[in-house]
Formats: sequence, structure tokens, C-alpha cells
Amino acid sequence: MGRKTSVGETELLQRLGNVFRNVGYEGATLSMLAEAAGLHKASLYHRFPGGKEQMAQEVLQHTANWLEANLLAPLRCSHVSPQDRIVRMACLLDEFYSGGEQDCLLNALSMGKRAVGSFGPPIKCLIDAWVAALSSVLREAGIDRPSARTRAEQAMVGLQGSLVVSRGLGTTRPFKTFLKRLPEELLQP
Amino acid sequence: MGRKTSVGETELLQRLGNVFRNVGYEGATLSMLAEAAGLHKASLYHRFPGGKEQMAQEVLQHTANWLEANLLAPLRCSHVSPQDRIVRMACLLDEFYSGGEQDCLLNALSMGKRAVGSFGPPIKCLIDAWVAALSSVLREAGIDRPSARTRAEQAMVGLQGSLVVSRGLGTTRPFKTFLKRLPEELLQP
DNA sequence: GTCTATAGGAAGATAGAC
DNA sequence: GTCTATCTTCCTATAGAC
Repeated sequence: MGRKTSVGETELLQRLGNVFRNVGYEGATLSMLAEAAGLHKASLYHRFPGGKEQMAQEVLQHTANWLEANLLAPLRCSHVSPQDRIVRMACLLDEFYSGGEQDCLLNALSMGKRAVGSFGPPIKCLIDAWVAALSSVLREAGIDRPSARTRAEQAMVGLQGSLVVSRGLGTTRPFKTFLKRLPEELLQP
Repeated sequence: MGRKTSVGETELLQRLGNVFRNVGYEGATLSMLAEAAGLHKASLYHRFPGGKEQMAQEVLQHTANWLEANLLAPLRCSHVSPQDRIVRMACLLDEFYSGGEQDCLLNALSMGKRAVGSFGPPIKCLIDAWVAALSSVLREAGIDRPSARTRAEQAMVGLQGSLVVSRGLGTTRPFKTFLKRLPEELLQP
């Protein structure tokens, strides 16, 4: 079957990312990745000479870029109230994780043999950036520095945990509950 | 190299479980499992004719049994105050997850192709049992039924999330923070 | 840049001696 | 019950035509 319709860089990385998110790094085979990309294996190697590891690295980088542009930058938008920015973030998270049905790439890629060496640094970098941006908003809202940092980290904990429990229970309710409570948990006096 | 020293049932399942916890189901190879078990591959197949999937299933069942006996049963021990039982649970969790350095089997096995069909039901069962037991203690402490259930579920969220974030950041601090705050979060008025 | 075809190796699983 | 040796299948990766 021909798959001549070449696909854009962004779309390609998103499709590969979905595979890694759903089955993890080791669980993702080149056949699955090629299928998802709408390309054949050899074509993937043309774009990613480094093979599966390079694919995961670029997916991770692309996700970090998306996060910075679509989540973190709006979080710093100072002409909107901190409250509104946080509510806005919750909406974007809901969309990004498909209402809790999609797993998190960070969780998926932080397990396995190459997790620590290859994916560890970019993953840590991404979490740190997120926590820093969120913490900054909370300080704008009048929360002291240590509390802001702790709460931002707890938001990451709630996000990751609610996704894990949602998958484990087979319902998105934990994720939905987390999102609903997020603003008040962060901004409580 | 000879590995004649046969190992007990419990010890064997614990060793296999550690492999699955650290690298997930797809990431765990029979070579790794055999190495961890102190046996050769063919010997593992003698004990587990169903192969890797049966190993994971039995590890899951064994973990559920351990959880029931060592965490859930003490949680129901009515001659100890609810507060003390929850503090006790936090101590046991700290030990079970090696202070946050060990990942959770549930998270590890709930990702991948066979996750939903094979491991999904026992995983859901295990989480449900945990939430039910914890919820029950909270009701004893005077918390109404809906709140008790929600808080118990949030404890699971915090547990899973703090383990994910701890691994992602390369520090056990999120897990430690979670354990420290667990009792007051659960028992707040 | 994408394809067909295939090399090379590792993974899961089995046979049969001891 | 454990071992050595082997089978088959699948996966990663490459070669080369178009």
C-alpha cells in the first residue's frame, strides 16, 4: 500500500508521540511507529538516522516546545489575573490529555533502561520549567516563595497521579476531579 | 555458572516484581528476569508455563496478597485509633517503596499492549480495595461517606503522582513530602 | 524521500539430558 | 527442578531501486 502523502514535521512528531505515550518506549515497536506515522520503517530511518531513540528524543523536545509556547508562556501573561491564568491552564491540560484519556509522555518515557541516561535530563528539565512557571504565578498571587514552590510541585504530583489512577481505574473521573480542584488548591489562602 | 540454590516462592516473586517495577512489562526481558531470579530461562518456564505474562500475573496477585495482609488488614484494626492507623500506613508505604526510590508496580504494568486486557482487571481490583479500606477508616474518624471516598482516592493520586515526579526529578523529596502531609490531608476537619 | 527487500540480532519459548 | 542447546519469531536497522 502506498503512503506517498508525506506529513508535516509537527504532525509526524505528534503521531509518534501518541505511540510512546500509550505503550512506553520499550513497548513501541518500529512497526507501530511507522503505522502511526503513515510511513514505512525505512522512511522513518531517513528522517531519524538515530532510530527509535532519536524519535523519542525529538518527540520529547517537541513536547517541551509545545508546552513552553502553549502552557508556560500564557502562564506568564501578566495582563491577566493569576486566577484566570490558572483556570486557563486547567482548560489546556484537559485538552492536552484528552480529558484524562491520554497518558503522559513524561511518565511513559521515564521508565525503562534508557530512561535515566537518555531521557532523564530533558524530562527533569521539563518538569522544572513547569514548576518554576507555576510557582511564579502563585507568587504574583501573593503566596510566599516556599509555599508557591511546594504547591506547584504538588500540582505536578496531582496531574501525574490522577492520570495514573484514571488509567488504573478505567475512568477519567480522578483526572476530572483533579482539574476541578486545581485552582482552589493552588490559590487557597 | 551454576545457580543451584533454589529460592522460595515469595522471594522469587519479589525478585521478579522488582524487575517489572523498574522497567515495566515490555522492558523486562526473560534474561533480566532469569538473572534477577538466580535461575536460567528454562527454569523459569518450568515454574511459569505461561511465560512472561504469567510471571507478571502472579507477581500482581502476590502483591495484592501482601497489600491485603500488611497494609489493608492493619488499616481495619479497630482497637487502634484511625489517626494511628493512617500514620502506620504511611510508615509501611515508606518502606514498601524504599523511601520513594522504587516505582509502583501498578503504574509499570498499566502501560503497554496487554495492560488493558490482562493486567487491567487485577490492577483496578487492587486500587478499589485500597480506596475502600482507606475510605472506611476515614468514616470511622467521623468523615462523611462522599468526602471519605474522595479523600481516599486523592491519597492514591498523591501516592502515584509523587512516585512519578520523584523519578522524573531524580529526588525522593516529592514522595517524602507526600507521606508527611498524608495524615493531615486525610483527617483535616 | 519513499519504497521493497533483507540482513543481523535479540527476544520469547521449547526439547531433552541430568 | 535445573541445566545446555536450540528453535522460531519479531524487532532494529540497512541496502539499494525508484
